This record gives sequence, C-alpha cells and structure tokens, in this order.
Amino acid sequence: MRLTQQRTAILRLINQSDRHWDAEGIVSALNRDGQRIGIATVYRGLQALEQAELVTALQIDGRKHYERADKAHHDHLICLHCGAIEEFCSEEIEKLQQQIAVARSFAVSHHALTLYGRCQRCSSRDEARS
Amino acid sequence: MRLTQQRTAILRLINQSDRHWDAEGIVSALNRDGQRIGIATVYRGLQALEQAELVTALQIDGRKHYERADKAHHDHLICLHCGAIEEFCSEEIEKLQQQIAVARSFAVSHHALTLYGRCQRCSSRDEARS
DNA sequence: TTATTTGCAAATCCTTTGCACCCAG
DNA sequence: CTGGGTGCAAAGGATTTGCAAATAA
Repeated sequence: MRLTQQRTAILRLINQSDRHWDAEGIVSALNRDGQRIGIATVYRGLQALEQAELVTALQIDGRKHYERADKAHHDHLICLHCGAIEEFCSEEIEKLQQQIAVARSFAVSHHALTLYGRCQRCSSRDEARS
Repeated sequence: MRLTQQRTAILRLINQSDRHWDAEGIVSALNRDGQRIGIATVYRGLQALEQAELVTALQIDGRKHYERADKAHHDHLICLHCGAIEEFCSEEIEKLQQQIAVARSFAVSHHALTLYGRCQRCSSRDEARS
C-alpha cells in the first residue's frame, strides 16, 4: 500500500483523536483544515488503511466508522439518545467467547460486542427534567 | 398495526423457518410461492412487525436481516466463508455485560454480540483439501 | 518509468418516500 | 366508511467503480 499525502492526512486525523470517524466526517474535517480530498479517495484510503491494520472499523447504524488501531482491543457502549460512544473491555467476556467458539470448532477471526442504551449523562438529564 | 395478507405471508415465512431473512429474500421466496408482493411493502411490513415485536432484526454486513421473535434471546456466530449463521447464548456473558453497564450507569436497552470466523464445516473442508 | 492512487461523475446497493388506489376493521 | 396499507416508480444515503490525469516509489 502506498502511503500518499491523502492517506497520511486521514491517518493523522484519526490517530490524533479519540473519536470514531465516518467518511463524510473525514472529508469535512480535512476540508476545514484546507486539505482538499475526494470522498472516493477517503473510502478507498480507509479500506486500504483498514487492511493494513492502521485503523479499525466499526459498523454503527449501517454506516462504517473508523478509529485508531493502536489501542488495545475493546468493545462499545452506544448511547441511543446522544450518540456518544464509550469503550470497555472485559477479559472474562473474551474468555467466555473463546470457550463457546472452541466448543463448536468455530475459528473466530474477530468479534463485535455493542451495548445500546442510555448513557449516564443522558440518564441524569432525564431525572433532572422529571 | 393492521395484519394484512402481505404481512401475514411475511410473518408465516419467517416463523416457519429458522433462517435469517432479508427483504430481497422474502420477496423472492413469496414470489416463488405465487404470492406477489412489492419490495416496499416488505420493507414497511418488516418495520411494523419489528415494532410489534413479532420479528427480530439483526444487522449483517450492512444489511438488515430478520428472524423469528418467539425464540429466547441469543447471539450469533457468522461464518465469513459460507455465510452460515449459528446461534448461542451465554448467561455468564449476559451477566458480565450487565455488571459493566451498571458500573458505568449505562442503561442497556439491547445488545449485539457477533463472532466472525470460520465454521466447523468450512474448517474441515479446508483440512481435507490440504 | 510505471504501477498506484486520485478526483470526478456515474453507477450500485439497500432502503425510504410520494402518491393514487385498495382493503381491513 | 375511512385510515392504514399496497405497489409502483422516483428519491435517498452510503459506498463503489470507470477512467483519464497525477504521483509515489
């Protein structure tokens, strides 16, 4: 994979933040910084970077989002009210998953665990209102 | 919600099988059975049936799939090679998820856990070939 | 140099919507 | 009777692709 200007810009953007980015958001952010880039280039770049394991993909609401790959593996909590994404990791859950897979001779290559609901911030806002 | 001919047909199709159906597949299956139905009707019907909790939705590869709702809660194993979908359920994992959520004051409304990899059948086929 | 990558626009895929007509309640 | 449901076709959003020009190695 060729590390071009554009791909470097995408990578820097993702690596310098803790956010989860979608293609559209990357184009806007880069344009805002004066860096012009086509949406197709972003999609192709993200694919390449994902394959190279330089970024990690996450499907949210039918749309692909990307985050830094230099973090430890983790799963997600997504607030259905404000869209906030929190992260968590549980050794125990990972172990149990492995056990289940082994018992069925299923070779896991990766997994996705997402809890959907209402985050603390949104819950307390509700209480205040009532 | 009105239980029309079309919706009844969709529901029967899903309930009489253990498969995971997408909109396109439902149209084909019903057409094959001589039942004509428009794709828009299927999408709208599935939405209504999901809200009525008569079917359960599952996002696979950016596409929504539906299955019977009269089954106990479960998670999925998806074979990246043949597309087969297996099901599993782990009380322990569910409990751990709850603990994690409680610790963060996150109110879980639902969750999705999917393990991606290679199923037993595909793995043994590979061994045979080598 | 030359195989990749870019940018644009057009195409594709899945899903939703507008609207006139139809039918379940 | 009448409001929700249907079917068609057109619109929509996200993503991919074709192709000529640009560029990294």
